Amino acid sequence: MEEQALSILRDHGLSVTTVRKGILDVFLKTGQALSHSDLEGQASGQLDRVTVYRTLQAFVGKGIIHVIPTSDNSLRYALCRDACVDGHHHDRHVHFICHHCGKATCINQLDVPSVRLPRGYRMQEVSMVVHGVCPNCD
Amino acid sequence: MEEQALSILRDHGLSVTTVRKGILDVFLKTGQALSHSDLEGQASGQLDRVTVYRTLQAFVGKGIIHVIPTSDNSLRYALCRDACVDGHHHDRHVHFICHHCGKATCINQLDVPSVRLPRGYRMQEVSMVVHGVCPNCD
DNA sequence: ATGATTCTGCAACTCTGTTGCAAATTTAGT
DNA sequence: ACTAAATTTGCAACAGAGTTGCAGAATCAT
Repeated sequence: MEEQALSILRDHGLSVTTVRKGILDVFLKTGQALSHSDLEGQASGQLDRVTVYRTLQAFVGKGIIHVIPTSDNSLRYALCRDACVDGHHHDRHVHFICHHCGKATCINQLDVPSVRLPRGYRMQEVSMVVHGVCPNCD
Repeated sequence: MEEQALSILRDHGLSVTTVRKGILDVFLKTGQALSHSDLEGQASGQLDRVTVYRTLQAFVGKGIIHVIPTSDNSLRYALCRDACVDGHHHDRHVHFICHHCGKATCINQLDVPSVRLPRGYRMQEVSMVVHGVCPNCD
């Protein structure tokens, strides 16, 4: 686990620090998509809000995590499955958010179906988010 | 235009006020998906922030407008195309957000493709948002 | 080990969104 | 058209989310 976090940081050209390893560990342990405030609470030892913001930004920029927009206006972040090159994310899977427990999950088995946009539109990223009730809460 | 706003309000059982007609007019005129701050600026005469929030909430609740989540953490709102019953939205179309001009558009011609979730997940709402460059900015 | 670079945490600030309340407006009944 | 009840508005005050600048601490490369 510790090792995994370390190599993720190295592989993406980020310097290895306690905070970054800590935050990555939370992602690795929970396997969930987490909000900013989730992280502030869960990571061992109190984290500075500002540092969390900047760390998440760095991770997104390097393609370590991706952003999941939700209709309740609270962004979630989740580990990228495969190698995401800097800036360009290949996370074309569906995301699920449970109305009951609030947990956000990557449905890795389910890719976002491709759509054909009307003439003139150029597509860069797609996101598909399903809201509903998850297996645990049903 | 004026008439249209008025009948929308009546049809959804909301009392008719200057503010509500004004906000609806902006939606009708622009035909775009607007953020909260778009509205604060655009509506004729200065609007109180709080009133705009409450008006949008009321409209969403009554099915007059729907919410579009974006990955830059700013919700957009857009008129519902058809009759949306209270609370239950039938806006299953794809949304597009331009990275260049920032405008959000409903692609009414394009329905969100249906997906089959893994066993145990119960689906309530789906949203599909495409980020890219729109015809005007290309 | 050391200097250069990067990261962290603090303070202070802005922006976003919410709540309570009194005055103004709208609605419905007569 | 008038009035009472209900709803809406705008203000003030607040809570939370997110940003910026900077000095000290940690990390990296040599």
